[in-house]
Amino acid sequence: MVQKNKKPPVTKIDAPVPPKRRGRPRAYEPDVALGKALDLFRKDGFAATSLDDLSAATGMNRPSLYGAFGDKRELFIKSYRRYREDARVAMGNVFRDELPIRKRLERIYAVALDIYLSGESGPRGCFTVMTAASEAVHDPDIRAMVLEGFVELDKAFAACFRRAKEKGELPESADAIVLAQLASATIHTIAIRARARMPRKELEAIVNGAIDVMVGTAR
Amino acid sequence: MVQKNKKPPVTKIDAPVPPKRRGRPRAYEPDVALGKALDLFRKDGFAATSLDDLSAATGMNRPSLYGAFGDKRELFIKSYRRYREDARVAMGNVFRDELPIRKRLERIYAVALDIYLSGESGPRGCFTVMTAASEAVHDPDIRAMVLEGFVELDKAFAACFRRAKEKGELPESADAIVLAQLASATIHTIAIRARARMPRKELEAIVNGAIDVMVGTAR
DNA sequence: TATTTTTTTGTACCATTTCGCAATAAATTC
DNA sequence: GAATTTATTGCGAAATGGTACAAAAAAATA
Repeated sequence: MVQKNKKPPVTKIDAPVPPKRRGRPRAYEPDVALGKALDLFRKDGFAATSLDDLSAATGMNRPSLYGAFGDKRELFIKSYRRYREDARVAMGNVFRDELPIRKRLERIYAVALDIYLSGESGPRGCFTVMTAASEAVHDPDIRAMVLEGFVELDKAFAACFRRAKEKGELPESADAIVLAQLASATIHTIAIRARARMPRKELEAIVNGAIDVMVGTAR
Repeated sequence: MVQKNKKPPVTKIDAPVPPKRRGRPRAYEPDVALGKALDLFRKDGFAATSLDDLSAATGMNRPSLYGAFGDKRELFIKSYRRYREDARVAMGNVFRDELPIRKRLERIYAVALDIYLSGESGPRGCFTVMTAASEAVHDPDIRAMVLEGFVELDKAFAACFRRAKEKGELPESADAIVLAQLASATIHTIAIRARARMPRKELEAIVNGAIDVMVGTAR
């Protein structure tokens, strides 16, 4: 529904080039299976998601799951990595587009809201904020990923604001770092509030208010 | 350490007045038991906290737990309510104190950081943001409490900013609602980042930057 | 003082779920 | 057919949420 962009790839760019694996062929596609696992973890969190749930959702039985992705924790980490990659792809373009700063921020938050509000049974918020951060206290590896996620977002926003200053859209006195942290904070607050089913309209109002403060009311 | 205010109540105002309960006396104090349960839920979340863990932490065996607080979900809700009450007490005074707006915000965030960074085995963040919001998708009652929590915080901040405008500390053009949402967003971002063990110094830097943007750089 | 009532505790249990794995069967290439 | 890779079944030990039931401790009553 969304990927109608780009010219229709007549020939798939990176055709899987089936390398003639030996042995019984897999009955699942690891990528889609991981996607299903991610959906579950996003919805229920780590502890409340059982291997049986994951097995049912992916269509793989437990031993296959285990063989393909390792134990539950590894599967969780791989799901989280996948989430981050997806998010990077979704937001990357918007972050790079050379739009006026206000427009750019609006687009970024719109994409974020799309991610946070998606979900069959209610909005799921942000994996980093909701689920991964919970595990972060106990698991150093996850904690490192989460921290890195925060830094990555801060940096991306900071680059936006620096660019805006260069283009004269922001006064020289503006502090790109501080603005970036505010922009991240706004991402975080809408992620959490989305999870509590705050309506999109209200979330957008918060976003608009924040943008006003960050780049000025002038449109 | 904090409640040295009010004259020392020579006679305890509401002395428990042991009302001669019949039957075998309780071997626990419900209040402290609930506190222990809250600690566990804050640390591990709902699903990862077992009744055995709760039983061990509170010193009550499972049937007693059940009799005193109901099933696990009820205990969770009561723990969350308790958390909110505690937080209200801790922050309420600071919110009400008639300090200059900057000082007031600094104090508020300092108290918040104290709450978020506490915990024997690592900082636990904010119950509302971390744990309760996770359950909010599935549980309408918890969701209502969480949403109410957001609103309550927004309102408290908004009152601060309105007061500051009245006192001429902020320009008439300042939008108290928008500023309040930014202030809440800052609370949320430090709550999450604390959970990922971001050092207090960095969190304070974020807070200071946010305050600068909200009330101006002038000290 | 002895007995009854009331309330809580402690032990034990149950049905279910959970994670992980071993053993075996199936499908494919060499 | 042999080798290799995956799928399926099903086991098992532990943990989970919840509860039944008797023993214990106190007040109320006789």
